[in-house]
Amino acid sequence: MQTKLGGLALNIYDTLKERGYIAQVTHEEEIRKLLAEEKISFYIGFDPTADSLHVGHFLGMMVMAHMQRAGHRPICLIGGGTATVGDPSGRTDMRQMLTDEMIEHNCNCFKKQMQRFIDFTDDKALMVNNGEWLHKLNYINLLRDVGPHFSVNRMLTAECYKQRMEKGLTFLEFNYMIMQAYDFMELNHRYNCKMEMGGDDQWSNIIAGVELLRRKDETPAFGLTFTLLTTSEGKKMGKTAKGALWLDPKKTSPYDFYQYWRNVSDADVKKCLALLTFLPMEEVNRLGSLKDKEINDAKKVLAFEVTKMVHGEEEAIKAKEAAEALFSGSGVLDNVPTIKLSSNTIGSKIIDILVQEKIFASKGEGKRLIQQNGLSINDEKLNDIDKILSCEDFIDNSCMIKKGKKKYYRLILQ
RNA sequence: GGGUAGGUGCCCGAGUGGUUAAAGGGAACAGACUGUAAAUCUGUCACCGCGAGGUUACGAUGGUUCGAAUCCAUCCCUGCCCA
Repeated sequence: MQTKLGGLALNIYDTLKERGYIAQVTHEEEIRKLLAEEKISFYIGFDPTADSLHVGHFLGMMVMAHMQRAGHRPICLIGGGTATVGDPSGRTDMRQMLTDEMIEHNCNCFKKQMQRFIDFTDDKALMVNNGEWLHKLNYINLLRDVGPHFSVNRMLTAECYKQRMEKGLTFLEFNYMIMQAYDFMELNHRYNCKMEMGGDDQWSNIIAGVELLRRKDETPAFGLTFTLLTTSEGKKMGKTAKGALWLDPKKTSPYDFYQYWRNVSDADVKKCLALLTFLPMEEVNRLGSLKDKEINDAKKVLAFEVTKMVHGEEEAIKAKEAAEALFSGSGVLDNVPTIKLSSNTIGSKIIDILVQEKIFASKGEGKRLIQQNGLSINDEKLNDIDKILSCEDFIDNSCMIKKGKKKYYRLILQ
């Protein structure tokens, strides 16, 4: 897709750049030219370390989606082979090693989620597992083939290893870069893949592959990294109290997902809109420049758009309605996070019920929260720790619990 | 393999026989203020108990002691130096 702007056709490279995706590139002008003149295959690697993708992956998928729309072919490389090794980039501890069964299970989960964003029909995008070739590698052959093209001295100066020099780096992890470079070479041979993309933390690994292809095969190869999704404070985005912000609705509900984006800081709204939605840049700029209260509108758009992409329009509308009902006090409460209680819980202490329903991690935490005025029932602050849940707390069979400032739960009797 | 420094709560990090559930910082959570923002201020921050108090915890396992994160032994792991 050539985005029109002021009548001029924008190169996809410029689009990516304009939206703020690009962090580093190996050969800027050549890449720009290549992407304009040729439909290429490119790849992004995904490590199947969990059974769901999270927002970090989502950014990569946005890049792939943009590229695919522009006619290029994404290859999702699942690191089934590399996952058994562990990537040292930016890590302080070694990644746990996974069994083959776990990896396969995770791969299947990934593909299901990716299909929402990437069109895999007619080989318009590929998904391959590097276990296919890495498992078969022969040590001697590998050494002879690629060994001469890597300088250990150089590898050690790579940023990703520098940090590891202090904490310790095992040979196993050290090889990650070589395997990743090998992947690029393999994909180049198999699918004429010309470019590797990845998060900016992958820069070292990516240039390793680019250089390997250029040295060994004298094939032009390119690398590009995209901005890491960080907050204006430099922290990784997509972290919640419960851990990562997952794309799997079973792990992170669409409502919680929506709320996450509804609550990003002012400073991050524009960046998120540009990176995580397909809204035209004029709109992104307009929304991003709203000030004070107004920027809440931009956050609503962001939350809705991202939720829509990940969970579908229906779920996005439900999440939006639930949020409006809770925070603006209008509309139906049907889609608010709901907890069903059996009627024999009437007569138990509220605190015990909430601990049982995992709303409080422990009784101590619940008690503290109540003592600090952090719990409301039907909009009334609860200050009695021993309060017993009674029928009178239910209005139309529903009892609203508010934990802290903005976490709501609706109790329903069954 | 030899020498040496270490392994403390979500993270960093103090602590070297009792007054230590363990200083300090960060993160997180709650309250006030707000715009479902940020910043700021206040409070909380192992688990159970209303409380007194109890239970578990300082790499692992044993031991010394009235009493151990702190001492001893063995083991595991990591950094650095030497081979």
